[in-house]
Amino acid sequence: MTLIHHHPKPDNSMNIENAQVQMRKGILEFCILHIISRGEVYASDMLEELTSAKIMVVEGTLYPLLTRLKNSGLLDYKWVESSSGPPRKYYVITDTGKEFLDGMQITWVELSESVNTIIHKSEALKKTSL
Amino acid sequence: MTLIHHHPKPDNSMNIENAQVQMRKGILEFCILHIISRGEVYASDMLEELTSAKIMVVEGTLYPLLTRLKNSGLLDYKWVESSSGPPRKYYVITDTGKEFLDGMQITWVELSESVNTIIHKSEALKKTSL
DNA sequence: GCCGAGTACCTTGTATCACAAAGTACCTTA
DNA sequence: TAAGGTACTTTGTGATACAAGGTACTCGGC
Repeated sequence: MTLIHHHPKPDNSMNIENAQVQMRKGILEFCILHIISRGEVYASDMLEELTSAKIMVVEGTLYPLLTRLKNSGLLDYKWVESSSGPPRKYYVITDTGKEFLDGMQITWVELSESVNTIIHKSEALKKTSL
Repeated sequence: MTLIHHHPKPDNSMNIENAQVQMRKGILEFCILHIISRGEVYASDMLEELTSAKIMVVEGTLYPLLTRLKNSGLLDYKWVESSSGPPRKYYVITDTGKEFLDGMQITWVELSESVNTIIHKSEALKKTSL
């Protein structure tokens, strides 16, 4: 038998909050595109809808994401004056964005089916072992 | 009306492959814990199961992930000699790992429900506008 | 006019992570 | 002892969520 040496732990601690953050990654992009695909909205509208769907997002996440999507040609926007504050950026989805969204939708459906395959296999085994 | 200046684009291009990678993030961790929760397995077993569930993973992703989970106390492993090659690390889930997995399962279910809420609202609107 | 409160958008720095690619180590067979 | 296969590891890169702090516009009270 080979002798194996254990390294001292470099302390990469792991918590459920971080796991949640990681799970959300990439999915936010998908949700944002979906919301904008329905019609013109500005950032606060999106935050409200995401919050009501229990997907937590903060400004520091949303604004850079919108900028990335715009710079990639998936979104466009126009400035609209507001009667109660500074002007707002109203976003719309582009044709490229629609195609991209369709691709992400397929990815999402396949991914959730794959995960459910894994989960259900575990549940089947639990039942077998009873 | 305020004058707004557009910055030159810093070219953060975006493609569907990368979007898929981002969507998978964090979910891999969940799937790995699920697979290991069923009983002792080593890395190649996991790769096989993930591949058959159409979740693509490569060694460079899996091994560091296993190390993180081990260092966080969610997994443990033992070396087992193989009759056809070098010894293998067989992983098992710890009690802490089981608790963590339960939390991730809740997170997954809530997340997929949230995403489906967003998607279905879009679909409902599409029908309305017909 | 000016100031505070509210709204909206932006930026910087940090930690985390998937992946590619290259490397190390072990075992069997010939 | 050399070749080929298996298994695990490491390094470097690019992407990204988030916290925290910042800029800019509007309105109402004084």
